Amino acid sequence: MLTFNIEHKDVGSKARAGTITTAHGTIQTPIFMPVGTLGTVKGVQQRDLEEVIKAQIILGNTYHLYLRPGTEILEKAGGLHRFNGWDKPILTDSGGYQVYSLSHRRKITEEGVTFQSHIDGSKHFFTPEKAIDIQRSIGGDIIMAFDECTPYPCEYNYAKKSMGLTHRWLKRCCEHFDKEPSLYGYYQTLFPIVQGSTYKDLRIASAETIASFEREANAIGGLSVGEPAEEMYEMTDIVCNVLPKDKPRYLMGVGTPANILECIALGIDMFDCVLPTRNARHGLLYTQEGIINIKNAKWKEDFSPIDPNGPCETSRFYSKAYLRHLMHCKELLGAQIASLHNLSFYLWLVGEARKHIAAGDFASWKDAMVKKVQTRL
RNA sequence: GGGGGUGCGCCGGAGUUGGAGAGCCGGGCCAGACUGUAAAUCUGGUGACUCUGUCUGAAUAGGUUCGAAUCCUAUCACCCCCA
Repeated sequence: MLTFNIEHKDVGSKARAGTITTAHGTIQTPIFMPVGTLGTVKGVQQRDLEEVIKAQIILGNTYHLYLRPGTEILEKAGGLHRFNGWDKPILTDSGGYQVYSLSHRRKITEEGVTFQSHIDGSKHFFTPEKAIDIQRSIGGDIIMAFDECTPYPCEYNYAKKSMGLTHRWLKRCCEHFDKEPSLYGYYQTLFPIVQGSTYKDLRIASAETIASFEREANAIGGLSVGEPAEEMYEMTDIVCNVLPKDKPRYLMGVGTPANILECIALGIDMFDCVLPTRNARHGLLYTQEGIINIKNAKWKEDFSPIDPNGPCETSRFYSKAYLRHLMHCKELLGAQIASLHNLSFYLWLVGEARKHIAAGDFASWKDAMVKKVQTRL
């Protein structure tokens, strides 16, 4: 089983710090989980994830891993942990996000979703049951229910209808999951997902329904899809007030450093986002001093370290001018250094948040930090 | 030394066979975007100015013409061939 142990509660906010124990080890919360869609956190090898970035859990994606390498290879390998050499916890998304991001090449029915592959155009039918089967094959410690992540903006009637579908799919996911055993002899757990777009009544109704399934943790989806940050915080707050306090809460796809800090204050324990890695590849770096676009001309002759006081040895070693040069030449090492840097920053940030929750001064630290991480250098 | 050819914007290419060019495609450069990854991607800008517009502009200087990037002359630069 999954255990969640809350060790500290903040004084001035709803933040909490604790541990989640899975089949592949214990995670300290609040935590940021690097995204590794295809079984790789882009540009970072597993050893660096562990030793430099100090990641505790990474993501994989059902849709992408099903298309390539496919479940047959994954099962022959003995699951994703064995396949990619990451022996710590893994969480897999169900393909629900692709219902949103690939909306122009999929068709939704009550039974499931037909995707037209972005690779070769072939058609693939995903049902809640199939999403569970694939995630059994991948073997993530935490697997997600198959849902529809709605777009923003989203009409009320569509949001309500979609939420109902996500709830019915959740029932099917749970029934199938509880019936079908793990393939590799270790425990997996299924997280349900709250939907309801940006409508308060729908979010409350969805959170109540999701909580009634009494799974070991709960996730919040359908946010950070283009809505204003204030709206995201409002929905997160409303949902956190309904979801049980003694179970982990996972806010899917969030977010910027500021988003993460604000949502920790609302009671979120787990986050994932592609921003630190994607932005790294595109030259946007999060540092102790603020945000920098390393490709900008102003860093051309700046030979000071990327992040002189940062947590990452690599970003203290290489200079801004050198990284800028690498990015301009599209050298692979540039993307690697930048990814290592941004992920180190994210993991450092949630680590600091944990410390300040334990110290009871999270709220005031958070307010100062939010200003800092939004500064543009 | 003789003959032939080619010259435009940061670079390369296309194109202009006397009739509307601050104009096309790449690249570079300068910015911006990116939130459960169709993303080492995408978008915009890249002569000047007093900037909803105006001016200058086809190697340089002249000339012919109603009109010249296009034709003529000279000069300069580069390329090719002959000696």
